[in-house]
Amino acid sequence: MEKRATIKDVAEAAGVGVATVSRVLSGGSASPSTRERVLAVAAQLDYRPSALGRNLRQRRTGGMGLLVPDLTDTFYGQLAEGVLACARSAGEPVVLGSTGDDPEQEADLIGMLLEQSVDRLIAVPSGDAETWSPAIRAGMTVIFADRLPAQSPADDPAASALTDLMLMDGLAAAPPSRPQSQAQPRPLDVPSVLADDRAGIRTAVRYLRGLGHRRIAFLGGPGQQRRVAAFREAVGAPVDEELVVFGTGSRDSAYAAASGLFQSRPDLSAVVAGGNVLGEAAVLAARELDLRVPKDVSLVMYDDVPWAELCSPPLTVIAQPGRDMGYRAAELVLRSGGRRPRSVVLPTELIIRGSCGPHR
Amino acid sequence: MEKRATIKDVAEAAGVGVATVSRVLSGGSASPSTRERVLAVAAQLDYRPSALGRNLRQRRTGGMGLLVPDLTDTFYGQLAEGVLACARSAGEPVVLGSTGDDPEQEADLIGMLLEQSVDRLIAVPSGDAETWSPAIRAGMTVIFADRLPAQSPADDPAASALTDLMLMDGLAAAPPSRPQSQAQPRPLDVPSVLADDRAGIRTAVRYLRGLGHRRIAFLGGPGQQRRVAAFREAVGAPVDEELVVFGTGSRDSAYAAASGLFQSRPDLSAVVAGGNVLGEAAVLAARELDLRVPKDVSLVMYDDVPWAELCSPPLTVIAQPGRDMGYRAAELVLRSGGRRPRSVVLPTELIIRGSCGPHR
DNA sequence: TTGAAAGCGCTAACAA
DNA sequence: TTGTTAGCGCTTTCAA
Repeated sequence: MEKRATIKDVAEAAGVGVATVSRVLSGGSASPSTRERVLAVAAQLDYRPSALGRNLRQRRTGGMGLLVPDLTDTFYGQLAEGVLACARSAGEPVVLGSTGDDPEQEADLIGMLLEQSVDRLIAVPSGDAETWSPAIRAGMTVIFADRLPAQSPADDPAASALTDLMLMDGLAAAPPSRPQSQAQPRPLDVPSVLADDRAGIRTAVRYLRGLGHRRIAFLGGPGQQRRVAAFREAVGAPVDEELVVFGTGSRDSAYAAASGLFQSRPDLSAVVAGGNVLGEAAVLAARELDLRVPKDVSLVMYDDVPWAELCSPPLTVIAQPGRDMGYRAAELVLRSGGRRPRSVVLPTELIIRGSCGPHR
Repeated sequence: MEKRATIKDVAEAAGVGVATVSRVLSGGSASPSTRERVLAVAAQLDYRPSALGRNLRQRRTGGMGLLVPDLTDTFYGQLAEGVLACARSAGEPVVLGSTGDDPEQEADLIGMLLEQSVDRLIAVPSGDAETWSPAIRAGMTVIFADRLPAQSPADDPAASALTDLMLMDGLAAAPPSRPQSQAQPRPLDVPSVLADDRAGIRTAVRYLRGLGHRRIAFLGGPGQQRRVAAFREAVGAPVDEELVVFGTGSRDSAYAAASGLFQSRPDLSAVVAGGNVLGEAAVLAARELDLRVPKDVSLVMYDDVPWAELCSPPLTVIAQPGRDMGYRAAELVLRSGGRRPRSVVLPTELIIRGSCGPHR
């Protein structure tokens, strides 16, 4: 274990001042001869600038934070791969945290990132505006991916419907022109990279409708307000509320929700699962109850994951570009020179395989 | 965006020196009254010590690095979740990198971690001893998870067989008592957290044997030397080398390998896939070639992933505790106060579902 | 038990 | 174009 060379060592060996070394290495101005000499000495000493000194001086850690709910969910794995790919090509470190869809853990992780002075963050948020305000107030550049923080539940239903629609389009919901109540925090003004959930869900519902399905259920998970809203919109009023159920994010709870749904409403003929973990649960629950797919029940799942093709029948899915999402988010957060990046909405695609059939 | 309080602010407000604040906050000695006052002021100012200052002073970044081949591989997702869970409970940051099973990218990421002065690292290695020597020389505490670096290919076959067996048991291969050649780097002396591949593979092969299978193939991926060696050992000499094939880690190459295997050797009756991506490929390739599982071909897959149950038939698997592996590795690397942690081998379990049948 | 002071390695302001 | 210098926020001697 040898000691690493410091900028001072290089400066001495090259017979220049430390500032010159710093300049040369960060592309500042220097005479060609000096530059060459410094570079040679640096290579010779195998000098690598320490991020520690730079970080302290600049009062910020380079790179970015990444917060996802669960890495065993393949979609978040894809998203993370996208972020990492972009960060790697920029040579930037990524500090990762997994929130388990728990706002408290999320808050803890945000605190940890603040302590590290990580000032750029990509997050699939679990908490609400209150959870996120410390990060915002500290001046972090935050980008939400895949979803937006839950609105305050105190929101009145009418306004909430409106907000949901705005959220569906990925517009960072600047408050609609109605009197602001003091009590509830205003929606966060944070850019995001989202899939076009509205179109994705609409396409799926129309497809099922076209197959003759009328009782279509939605199996949702945490943070899927936008997808549910899109679902409600797509099926149109009146919505059969019993057909809209939620799990909490764990596989067990997803299974329980799916199973409960099938048992309480044997008359449903199709279900849209809001994510791959939910789709997994739906397949399992259907099998357990001897419901055949697609004969007894048709299934469309959000997320195209490799195993969707392995199921029999292979699953019809709403594909969203998880990897691209991550990559784009990382690009935005890296290129943002303090300026607020703009939001991005990426397209979804209905991939028809074998899990949907005509209504019997 | 408000400015954060520094230790100096706290010291002034409490009417003490900065050293005292530092001591109190890191549990050093101080009179009860002083301690109380400092704590109160710190809370009052919402003071959070900056990791930046501490890191520079201590010439090391806290937390740990984590290098995995691919986060869309569910097993590595599980492993990462384990690491993150442990790190979170310790309040430590995790810097993540994905290597794509490419030694060059791995080397770049190691360089990045060195630059960040991250001195603790958990890695699923892709490169060999040469790739890893910079990290070791820099004094990083490294722990390998899931597998060990490839031995130098120059290793002579006999010695290599011996080494493989030692590796199989997770013994950090201290060089056997034979003359060291100067040319090849000696095996790394790095602790590891591994699954008991030898037992896992042996159990699977015996199970298949018991079902009457004689032509059993192994479908491997990068870094699976230990599993192949275990396979060779389990089937016993002479090994039909055509039945041992490899993909490079990408899904495409895994599929190509599986498909090639089935086509070139239609006489095989069972295959052991060395990982879930390979198992996925085997299922796909079998289906494409109209081979029915388990009627035409029996399949055992390494890794128990949620979708293994969704396949039809559900896949018989060799389960290894991915999450535990990550957790244990993180514990080891965190508790290692500079001392070299010892290695750990975790048990595997053959979970019999429906993808294996009697030899026709 | 406490405080003063010396840096950790780097960048940026300022002078030359 | 260059070098000198002053910190960034913290921990850790060393004295008091």
